[in-house]
Formats: sequence, structure tokens, C-alpha cells
Amino acid sequence: MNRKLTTTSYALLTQLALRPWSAYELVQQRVRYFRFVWPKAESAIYREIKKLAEDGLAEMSIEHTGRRPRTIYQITEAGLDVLREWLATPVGPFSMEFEVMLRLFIAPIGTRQQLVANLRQVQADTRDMLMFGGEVNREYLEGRGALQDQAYIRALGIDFFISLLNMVDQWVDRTLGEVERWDDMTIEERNQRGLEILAGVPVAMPEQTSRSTPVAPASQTRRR
Amino acid sequence: MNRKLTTTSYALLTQLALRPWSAYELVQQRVRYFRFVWPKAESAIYREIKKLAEDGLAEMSIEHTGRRPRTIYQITEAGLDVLREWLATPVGPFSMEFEVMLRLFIAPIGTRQQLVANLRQVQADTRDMLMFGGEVNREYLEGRGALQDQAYIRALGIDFFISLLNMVDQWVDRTLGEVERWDDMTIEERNQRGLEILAGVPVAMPEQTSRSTPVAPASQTRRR
DNA sequence: GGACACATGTAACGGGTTACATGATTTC
DNA sequence: GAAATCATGTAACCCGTTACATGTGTCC
Repeated sequence: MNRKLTTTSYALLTQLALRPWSAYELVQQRVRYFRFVWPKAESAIYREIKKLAEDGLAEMSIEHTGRRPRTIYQITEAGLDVLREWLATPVGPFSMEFEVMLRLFIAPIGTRQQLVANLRQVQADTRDMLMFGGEVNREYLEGRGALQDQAYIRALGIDFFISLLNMVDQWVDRTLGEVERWDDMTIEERNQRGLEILAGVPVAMPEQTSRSTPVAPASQTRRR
Repeated sequence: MNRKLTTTSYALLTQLALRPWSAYELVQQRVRYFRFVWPKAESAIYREIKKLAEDGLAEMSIEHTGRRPRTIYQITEAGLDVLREWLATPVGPFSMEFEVMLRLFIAPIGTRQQLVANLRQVQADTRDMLMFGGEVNREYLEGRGALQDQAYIRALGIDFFISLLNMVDQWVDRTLGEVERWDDMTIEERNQRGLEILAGVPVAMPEQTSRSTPVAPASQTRRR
């Protein structure tokens, strides 16, 4: 039990703390909900949960469907203790993978059509996810949420999720609008337009009062 | 040259397409900018760039500082071709890691103080990053951006970055406000409040016109 | 009773992270 | 001239991903 747990370990323990699940159910739940805040491949779960059991943080019990076995996992007291300790440690910052931004950065070597297609793809994905978010929202509003007794917590998560998606959706809209005008503009005109956009971005101005800490590229050290 | 390139490979090629860099500079630039859209550990870069050179997608040349060597990398025509091909493939959806959400989900087993501390931490990180974003914004507005001739593209990235951070900042504010009221409420009152929040979330209602495709939990298949 | 989807995982490879190492340059 | 910081990476382990495998209901 002395290996160092990863955030993925804690993510699994978090799921187990809610109620016992079979390994398969764990994976399904995580595909449906947890994927959005801690996305990992499915088969990593099967391996990790076994390790958690070896560490004594979860208990396994075997059930059968016909002659086929399935494993049910349940969190132990030791597991809950470990979770509580984790809550007292500093939390990592959020981070994002956003491939379309990479493609935007080298748009000049590709065609405008490709870039537009990529952006539309992201928009379609985003709207799919928005539909899904709306569905979950209704589930809770109608009292049939998967964890209805924690609606007050889930509501905050759904709020975040929908806010994020709406933000992305709107950004893609704006960006498509800009990209569509590129063809009629010289580079100088485009860059002029770029400066207009930058001037309109709602950035917080640094307080004129002296800041003791320099503006670092975010706190990287604390990150696991 | 027949291995399968990862998105990280393409991210590096994207950087190389802008101009030649030494390995160390590549890492620094990526820490400063690319980290926010494709975050990877630094030492992975040194290994990956060497492989790209082996594959003929980049050229190495050795310089010296005193007796210490440093390697400069430059993209090749083959590398540019590979990048162009990549632009024609479907783009992956965005994804996010957000540890504090995991902690929120099991808040009941911890203390309210811990949760508040975690949320404030995220807020502090977010505001640091906002400061950084504002700094980059000013660099471009004042004509001294690192890639000033691509201001029209960078502006779109900065727009996204600042929008995201503002969204997170506002969400944390709302959420802290909610959490602070928990102590005076019963579980039933909290869940009642949760439903109010959900009712206020701006979800798109599904069009009543028949949708052919079912609302799936986002397109996972296309990923990679 | 064959096809197909759902349930329940295992194996192997390679990318990602953490830890370490050493040469130059600046600071005081 | 010692200490700290910047520059420039390497090594090894472990997690994450991709591919595969097999059993079990269910549809028609």
C-alpha cells in the first residue's frame, strides 16, 4: 500500500465512495460522466481498480452471471481515509487539450476550407455534448438523475459543463466569422483586424498597486 | 518514417513550421504558449524531436556554446507535407482535466473548509493565467508579440484563452457563493437550491424536429 | 439458430512523467 | 569564487492506449 497514488486512482476512489460498482459499471459511468473532467482510457480502469484492491483501499467480491464471473468493488475504510487525506492536499489546475487550436496556428500552410471544416467539426462535437448536457440537466430536474440525492453538487458540475460548452460554441462562431473574411484581405488588413479583436478582449488590467509575486506562467510546480 | 505520428508529433511540427528552434527553445516556447492547448512533459519533447529527425521530418544541426553542444531543428519539406496531410484528417474534440471537480463530487466526506480552499486555489491559478493572458495581449497590441506577423491568428487564440479563463473564474465565484451557504441548509434545502440552479442553466432545448442521429455521449470513435 | 450487441475483461507497446546529471552564465 | 540560475539534455518506470478475446443475452 505504499505506492504513490495518481489522480486517476483518486478519481476511481471518488466513484467508489458514491456506491459499490462492478468493474464494468465503473467504466460505463466514467465514460458517461467522469470522462469530461478526468478522461482516461477504459482498460486503464480495470488495471487500476485491481491495484486499489491489492492496496486494501477497495474490496472485491465475485458474482456470477451464468458461469461468467464479474467483480464488484466497494471502498474500504482505509480507502475513505486516503480520500480524506487527498482532499487536504493542494489541488491541480485545470488543463485542456484543444487540437483545433494547433491547426489554427499553422492554418497558413493549409487551405481555408480545411480549417473551416475542422472548426465546424469542433462545433458539431460541442453541440452534441450540449445536447447530452441538456439531457442530464432534465434528468435531475425531473428527479431521475443517477445521483439524485446529490443534486445540489451535480448542479454545480452541470453548470460548469454547460458554461464551458457554450463558451466554446460561441468562440467557434466568432472564429468562423473571422476566417471567412480572410480571403478578401491582405495580411496587413488581417493583422489590423487582429489588433481590433485583441483590443476588444475583456482582459483584467493588472492592479496598479504593487503585486509582490511576479506574473508567472501559472503555477506549474504544484502540479503533481 | 513509417511509425504512426501522434498529435504531440504534429504539435511539435507545428512549432517547427513557424521557424527553426533549438530543442531547449522548443521546450520553453511550449511551456509558455502551447502548454495551454496541448500540455505534455518537457522531456517528452527531447525524445520526440529526435524521432522526427530520424523520420526525416526535421533536420538537426549542431551549434556550440563553449564546448557545450546544442541542437537546432528545422522542418523539412517532407515535414511540411506531413503537416498538410494532417490538416485534412478529422480533428479531435477538446478535452479537459479538472481535478477540483472530482473533489467537489465527494465534498460530503471532507470538510467545507477544504473544499473552499481548493476552489480558491483554482481561482488563484486562473487569475494568474489571466494576468499572463493580459500580458500577451498587450505584447501584441504594442507590436512586440513573439509572432507579430501572425497577430491575426494569435488574436483568435488569445480570445479563446481569455474567454475560457473568465468563464472558469465566474464559475468558481458562483460555486463559492453556493458552498458558503451549505452550512445553514438541510440536505433537502440544498437539493431544492440545486434544482433552481439547474433550471437557470442556459441549455439549448432539443429541436422538436426529428433528429436522425441519437444524442450520443460525444463522438469518441474519431478520437485519434 | 445465426447475427449482433452487450458484458467483462487481458496483453503488449509506447508515450508521459519524475528524477537525475552536467556545462555555462550571472550574481554578489 | 561560491551559489544560484539557466541551458541542455538522458534514463527508467509506469500509466494510457490500442488491439484482441471470450461469454451471454436478444432479435428475427
